Amino acid sequence: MEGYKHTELGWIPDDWDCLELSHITQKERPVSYGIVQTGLPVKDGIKCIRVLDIVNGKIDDDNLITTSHKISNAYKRTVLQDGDLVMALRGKIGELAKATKSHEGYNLTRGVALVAPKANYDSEYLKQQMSSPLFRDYLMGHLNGSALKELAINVIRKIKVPIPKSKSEQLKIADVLSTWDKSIETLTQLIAAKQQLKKGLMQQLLTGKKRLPGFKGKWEVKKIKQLGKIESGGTPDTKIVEYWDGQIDWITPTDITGLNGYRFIEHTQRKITNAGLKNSSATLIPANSVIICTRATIGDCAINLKPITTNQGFKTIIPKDVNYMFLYYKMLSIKDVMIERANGSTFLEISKTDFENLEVLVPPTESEQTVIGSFLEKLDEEIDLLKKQHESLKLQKQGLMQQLLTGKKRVKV
DNA sequence: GACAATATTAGAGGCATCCA
DNA sequence: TGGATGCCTCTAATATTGTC
Repeated sequence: MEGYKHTELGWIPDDWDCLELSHITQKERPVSYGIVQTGLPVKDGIKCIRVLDIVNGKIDDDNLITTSHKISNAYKRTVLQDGDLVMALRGKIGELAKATKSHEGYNLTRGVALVAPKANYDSEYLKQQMSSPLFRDYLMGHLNGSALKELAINVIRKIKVPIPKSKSEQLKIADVLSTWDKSIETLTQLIAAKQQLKKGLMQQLLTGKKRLPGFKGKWEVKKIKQLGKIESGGTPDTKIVEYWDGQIDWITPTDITGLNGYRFIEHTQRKITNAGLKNSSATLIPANSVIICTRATIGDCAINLKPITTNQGFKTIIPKDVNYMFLYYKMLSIKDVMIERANGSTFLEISKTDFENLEVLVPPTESEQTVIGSFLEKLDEEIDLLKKQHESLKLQKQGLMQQLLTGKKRVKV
């Protein structure tokens, strides 16, 4: 390949280097982890950064703790300066953030490492390089520890990084990738704003405070049991293998939390057989019912797209003269009420009696319910679309990283 | 329907050992 | 001998069904 040379990281441009991280970082401030022992906060002490303070590529300044400082060489060399990178060695392993001027003088705790680039290496380029899937895969393949998975500092120091000799090329690559980051961040904020808007509209539309055009008449107070047939679920005997791994989907709270707010459920992790269904309290629920978690993660809901069963942590409403989409949003909106009514010492659970006697306000006509349900569903569809775009942008950025950070695709400087 | 625990994960603390 | 660091321990938070 003309213009390229072969290194242990593969082919890189002739005017790039393949360097150990220890050669990219300052000699007097080598890659090291913090030794600050947090203990009780010290008034007017030194602020220090823990793993949990590294959030979404930034240092979260809100909950930083303060501690007294030790005067030692180890302490001194992890005192933060503008442009330094900090990386989690435990927990969110590999999570990175760039320190700004406001973090100067802060220190690090035991689970966080300092990466301080030399003047001729750009820290934003290095941050992008260290966030790349290749880099992360390498880290995950080199974890130490048994009780607690952790990165050894020497592993990080010895990682080889492809880097342009020209700082302006580093800056340009970092600039291109940061632009993508900004687009992703903008979309994240847009999704959050849309979700907030939906929350506000739900409060208004589902209580009758705001009416959609063309609807009148007083909303009625109804008990949940008046809105449909309430079914409970059950677990077939787990010791009898014939009851399991059949064709019938069987919902547990994990399946619902795994939907991440998506409305519909079609497949579940665990399945039961006809014999399992017959010999347990599980019941087969018809499609388009509203399934509500009444235990542990109380109030989480979903609509089943096909006949399905649940364990006993759910109550299902098979709607009668009520629009199922309206009912779904209505149930979501009373999550807090359900939690309030729940009992239990180890974890909360709302009983069937309490659940079916909960009172809710409903519009007088099914057509108004349908319009409200469709309106909110449309909002959710818009959010779904934004989430898809968000995922797609992230994938595109990963592809670009692969090209730009290996020199396969060059930028014009 | 009422009631009870456990597994997993994340992260802070700190001991033991190595080495300059 | 004291600083550096690897790694173990402990705690807190979180997530989950199963049994009587």
